[in-house]
Amino acid sequence: MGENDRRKVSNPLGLAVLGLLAESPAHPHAIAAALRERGMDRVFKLTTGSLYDVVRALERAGWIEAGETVRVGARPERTVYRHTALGRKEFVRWVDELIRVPAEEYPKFLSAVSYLGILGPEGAVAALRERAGRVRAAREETLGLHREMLESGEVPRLFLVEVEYSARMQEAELGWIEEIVGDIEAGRLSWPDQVAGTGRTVAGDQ
Amino acid sequence: MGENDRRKVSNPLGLAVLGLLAESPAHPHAIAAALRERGMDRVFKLTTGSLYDVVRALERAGWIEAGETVRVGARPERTVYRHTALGRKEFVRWVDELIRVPAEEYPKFLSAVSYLGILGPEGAVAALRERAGRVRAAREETLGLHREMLESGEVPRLFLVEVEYSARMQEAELGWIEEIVGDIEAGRLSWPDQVAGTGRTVAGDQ
DNA sequence: ATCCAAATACTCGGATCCGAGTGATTGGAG
DNA sequence: CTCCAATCACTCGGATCCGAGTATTTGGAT
Repeated sequence: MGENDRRKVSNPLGLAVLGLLAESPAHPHAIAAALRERGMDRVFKLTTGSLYDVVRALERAGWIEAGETVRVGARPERTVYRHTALGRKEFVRWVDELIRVPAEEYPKFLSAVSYLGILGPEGAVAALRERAGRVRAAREETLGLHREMLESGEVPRLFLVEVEYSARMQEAELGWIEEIVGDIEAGRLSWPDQVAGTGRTVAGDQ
Repeated sequence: MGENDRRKVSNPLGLAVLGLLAESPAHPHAIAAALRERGMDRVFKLTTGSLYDVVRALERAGWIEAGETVRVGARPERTVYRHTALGRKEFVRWVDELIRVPAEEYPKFLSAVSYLGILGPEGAVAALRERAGRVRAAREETLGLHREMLESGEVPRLFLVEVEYSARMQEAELGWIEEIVGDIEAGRLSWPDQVAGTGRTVAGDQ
């Protein structure tokens, strides 16, 4: 997909799987459960369908391998996977590359902001205010979780850096929103006519 | 895909198409050309394949409609699309919603940061430094474009807010990276043993 | 002892995405 | 006048994604 995608497995979920299998072998369902328990599903989009696809892809690539397929009781058998030496190496490579070279991403908010004009000054302010509220709430939650984890003493800070990053980005967004709302309300961001829809064009001159 | 995706057309590229057709009718190829010219391909992931799919989806949804299919010379005929009344209404709705309610997104960097530990202190610092360099360059470019556009007097600031937002987020990321690098180098972010791979485990005691 | 909700473990097929191809046409160099 | 590169305009099929469904089993309340 991205242009840097001659990589064998592209779905980031693969990274999570690799990360987990590096600790100990597991079968897909157990992987999903563990990831959810650790709140990794805030970082990776985790759906059952994709999980099984990704696991298969990792196996094809030789980064993990199937061990025995165990059957407990008469439930569907579970195929237990473990990471390979290659898998562990590629895991590190992958993380390294994702950090070194920024991927172009296309956040939905960015696309919407590109058309902010169409909401008109009041509409824009209203929508931005609502978003700000929601982002603030989300940030509160993020921060709460972070403090809780840290204070429990169970989780070293190193394993929480991604939470710190998230919070930071949320704060930046919040800051920007507040600023732009301020600009709009103070009339520092002029609204060309023609724009701003809902039918009633702002009726300029000529 | 996201859970708020009972929406008829989900690909944000549809927003761009709607935005363009709101100005004047056009055929897909022209739409692509126009979007690229305006640098919208930094905001929307634009590929020919998806474009034609999205246009078809928008038509199915009744947000745009095909007009005449014109043939200039003997080239493949071009199907010219124009927006419908419904389309214009939905466009506004869509922008409004994208702004009001933050979509959960899964930036690749975030997933990588979750496993920063595995690079070891020096590896992490090196990778983060390289990223910082690249992000700084990208930000420089973003900012340059912004100034250029503004000073040309052709484009009102309202149409550049998304560039300002982008730059802001890049700065936030940069800030966070610098801070974390500082923390690592000052030893303020301790590295539990066991972590940090490449085979040579940091050889603790016992 | 019985029943239902939750957990276990996955499969399947539709929807979407997207890059690589296809083939015609125009512009301009020589 | 001829030829090639660039542009025009799109199609196609493989890869991926993902939610809804399937089927079993355990645990606990009644």
